[in-house]
Amino acid sequence: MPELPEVETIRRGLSPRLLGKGVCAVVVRRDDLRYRLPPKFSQLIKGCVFSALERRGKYLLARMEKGKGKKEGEKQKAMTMIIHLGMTGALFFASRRPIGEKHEHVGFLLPDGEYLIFRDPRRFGCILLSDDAGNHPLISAIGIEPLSASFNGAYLCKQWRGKKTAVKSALMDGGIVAGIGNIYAAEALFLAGIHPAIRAGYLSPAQCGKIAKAVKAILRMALKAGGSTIRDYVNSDGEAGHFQMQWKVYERAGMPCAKCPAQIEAIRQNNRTTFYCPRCQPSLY
DNA sequence: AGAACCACCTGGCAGC
DNA sequence: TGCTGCCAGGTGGTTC
Repeated sequence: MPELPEVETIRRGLSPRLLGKGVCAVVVRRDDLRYRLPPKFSQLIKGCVFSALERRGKYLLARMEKGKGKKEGEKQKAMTMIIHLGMTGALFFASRRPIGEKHEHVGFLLPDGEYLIFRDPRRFGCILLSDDAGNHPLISAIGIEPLSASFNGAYLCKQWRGKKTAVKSALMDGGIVAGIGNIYAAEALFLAGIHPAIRAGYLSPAQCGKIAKAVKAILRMALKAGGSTIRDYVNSDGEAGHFQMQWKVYERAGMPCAKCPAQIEAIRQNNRTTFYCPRCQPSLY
């Protein structure tokens, strides 16, 4: 599910209601997520205060500080919860009810009696703990943020030099650029007018520039719409996103292109469906 | 070394 | 109605 715009929407929704609050109790109903929850997870988190909530790619990084040190000079223990939502994960507040509905695996009880709930039907998501999240192998391997200034055509050109992979797969390579998944890769390539099957290494600097610009534009539009909802995705208040209303190619196979009379087509690339307009995104051949 | 493939897991839907 | 097969927002590990 959640690509960068969805995760960032969740982060923005959680932050004002979470930061500065302590965890009164932790309820774990299932610990076998993509990775098993750390041992003693509940004890480690209970009593911690959420002091920062950041995002790297599709990961949420929740900085947790142990409550005020009881003993003078005692080292303040701090750690980071590394949260990934996988395909179907959600992180939201449940007011006036405890955790307990289907696929709600972890709940954090907050001082006001509200639960922050991690729900994930497919359990492709995970919650990990790290004392040094920046150097955690899952985090340190993430490429640059697509909305940062350093993400531009020159960067893509350099990263993609010699690459034979299709540009659409290359855009989804999180080690190069973070947070772009199947939906936004397809939408960005449509906006850039680039066929998804063109080998990344064949693209000209101008084409790489177009793609970088399109990626930023698509992500900004999606953020404004609160992300895309297919089935499961909801923000921290349990509400759906709206960007699916603005999809130009994704899940639109057989439908007319928004810009020309052609029909949107679907192909398989690396076992994922890719949608594109054969006329607006001409292949090289 | 790089690229393609598979597994992980559940639910929903189409087709028989 | 119920079974089977396929598909779905991701990505780390395996295989080629």
